[in-house]
Amino acid sequence: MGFGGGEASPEGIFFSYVGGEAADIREKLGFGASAPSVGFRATALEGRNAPLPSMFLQWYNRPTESPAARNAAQYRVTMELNDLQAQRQAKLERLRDAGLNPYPTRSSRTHSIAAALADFDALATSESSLTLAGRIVGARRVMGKIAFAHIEDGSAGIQLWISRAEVGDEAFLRFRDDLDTFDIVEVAGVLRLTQKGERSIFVRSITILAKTINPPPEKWAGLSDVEERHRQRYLDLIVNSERRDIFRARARTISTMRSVLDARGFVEVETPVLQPIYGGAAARPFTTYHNQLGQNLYLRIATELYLKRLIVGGFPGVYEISKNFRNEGVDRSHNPEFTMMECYQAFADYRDVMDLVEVMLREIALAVTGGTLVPYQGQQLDFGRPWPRISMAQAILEQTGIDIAQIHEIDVLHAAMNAANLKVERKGTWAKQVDEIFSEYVQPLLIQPTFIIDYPVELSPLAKRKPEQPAFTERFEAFIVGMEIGNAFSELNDPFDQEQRFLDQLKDFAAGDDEAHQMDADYVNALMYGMPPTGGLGIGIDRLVMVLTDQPTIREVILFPHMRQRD
RNA sequence: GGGCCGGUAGCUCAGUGGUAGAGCACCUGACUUUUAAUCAGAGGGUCGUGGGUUCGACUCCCACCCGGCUCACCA
Repeated sequence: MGFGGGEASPEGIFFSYVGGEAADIREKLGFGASAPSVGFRATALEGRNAPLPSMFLQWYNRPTESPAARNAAQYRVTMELNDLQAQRQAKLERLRDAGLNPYPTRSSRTHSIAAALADFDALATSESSLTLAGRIVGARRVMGKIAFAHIEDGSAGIQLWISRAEVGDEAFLRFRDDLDTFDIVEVAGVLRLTQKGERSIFVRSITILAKTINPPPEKWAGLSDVEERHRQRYLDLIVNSERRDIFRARARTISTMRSVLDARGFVEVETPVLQPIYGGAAARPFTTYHNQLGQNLYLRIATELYLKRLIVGGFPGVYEISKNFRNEGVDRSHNPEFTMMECYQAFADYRDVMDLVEVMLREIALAVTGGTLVPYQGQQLDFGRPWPRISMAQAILEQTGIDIAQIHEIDVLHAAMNAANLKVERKGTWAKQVDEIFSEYVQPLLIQPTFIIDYPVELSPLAKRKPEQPAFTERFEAFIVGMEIGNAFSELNDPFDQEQRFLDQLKDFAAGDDEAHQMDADYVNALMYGMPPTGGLGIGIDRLVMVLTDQPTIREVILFPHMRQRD
C-alpha cells in the first residue's frame, strides 16, 4: 500500500496515484501484484495547508538532504503503512472481494443503543428484531463457536453476542477474521440477557459500516500521552469516552449562561473579530492585513468597546460569547485563543454585576454538576453562598501588613516592602507594584469564589472612579482556585476622563509597555453622545469550565488547544 | 526566553560500553457464556536527528529537533 508517486515543489505538494507503481508496492508488502487497488487514493493534494493523510506527512517530513534538494527532487513514495495498518488494509480488501462495501452510504439502524437499553425488558420479552450500530470498542472475545464484543454509538454501549450457529459460519468467520476493534458496524438481532446477566444483543446478522485502518492505542494504558491526546482529540474522545462529558459540560455551561442572560433581557450580539484598533484589555494582539484595503487589522483581544457602543446605542443590555485572541504565553490557564462572555447592563453598577455573577455561577454549577458544592483538585468549592467582597487594599493589608490605601509613592511602597521582607519583583510604578504584590501574596489564596474589589485607577483605564476614593475604581475581579475567572466594573462614561485615561496609556506604551491600551477616538466620540451608568462583566469560559469539570489545565477543556506545529 | 524531565516495537515502558527487551496490541492455531477471556506459537526496531570519543555506542561527549512540567507576562 502506498502512494504511486509524488513531487514536492515550492508551490506545494502535488501527488497522484499511479496504478502500476502501486502494484509494485502491494507486491512488496506481500499482497501480490494482482491484489485489488489500494484504499487511499491521494489525487492532487495541493498546498501545505491541505489535509494530508498522516503517513503521507511522515513520508514528506522524513529527513532529507536539504530543503533545496527536497524541492528539486522527484520522490518515489517509499512510505508504507505500518504492519498493523497493512493488516487492516488487507482485511478491507477481503471485504471488497466478498462483495461487501466497507464504507456503505447509509445505516438502517432502528434504535440508538440508549433507546434500546431504556426499553430493554419489553424489547427482550417480545423478542423484537432491532438494528443497532456503533463502533467496536474494547477487546473482541472470539472463541470457537461464540464471540462477544461491545459496540458504542455515542449514546451508550451494548454487548454483542454472536453465536456461530445463529449467524452461520461465513458471518462468524468474517467477524473473527476481517473485523477489528474500532470498526463501525451494524447488527440486527434481538435483545437478550447472557448467562452472566449482561444486557446484550443476540446477533442475527452483522454489517460493516466503516472499516478502520488505524489500530486503537494500547488497551490498558490507553491513550495517555498528553500531547497525543490533544493533537488527536478525535482519538482521545473515542478511547476516553468520559472526555466527551467535559465538553458536554462546557456546552451546558454556555447554554445556561445564555439562558440566565436572556431571561434578564440581555440581547446577544456579534461584534467584529477583525478590528482596526484593538482594545478592551491589556494584551498584545495578533496582527493581520487586509489586502484590498491595504490596512492592518487586529484580531480582537476583547469585545468591550464595541459592546459599550451598543449601550450608547440604546440597548438595555447586550452580551457576546466570543473567541478572543491574545499574542502571549501559553500555559496551564492560557491558550492563545480563548472564549469569553462579556455582558453590559445599562443603569447598573459593579455591585449589581456582582449579584449577577453570584446568581449566574450558582445556576451554572447546578446545571453542570447538579449541586453548588463543586470538587476541584481535592478541594471543595462553594457556589451556594454569597461571595466575600474584599477590597484589594484590605486583602493586601491582611496578607502583608502594607496599607496601599495610605501609601501612594513608589519609593515609600518599596521601603514598606523591604521592611515587611516581601519577596516580589520590584516594579517601576506604584500601580504595577501593587498588582505584583497582589498577584504574589493574595491571589493564590483565593480558593473559594471571591470578589476582589476597588482596583487602582492606573490598572483600570475603562472603569469608573470610586467617588470617595478617586485613586481607585469601581472594579472587581472574580477569583476561584487562585485563577481570575471574571473581570467587571462600573463602566467609565465620562468622555473626558476616558480620553485622559487613553492618553495616560499611550504614555505607558511609549515607555515600553506594549500591552498598554490604544487610543480609541471613536469610542470617546460614542461616549460624547452619552452612555448611561453601566455595569460590565467579562467571564473566562474556559477557566470556568476547568473549575466546573475539575480539570487541571485549560487544554483539557478546549477541544483543539493550540499546539506547537510539528516540523 | 530561563530551569528541570523526557524521546527505545503500533501503545505503555525496562535496558549505565559488549548480539535490542517485556507487557499489551497484531498475526496463526485451539476453544459454545466472555467481561483485561484463556492456552500454544510466529512476526515486528534506521533506539529523536547529526557529529564526536571508542576495537565496539541505545548507553559517554557536543550540537540540534520535538514534547511535557515549571518560572516570567497575560484572562
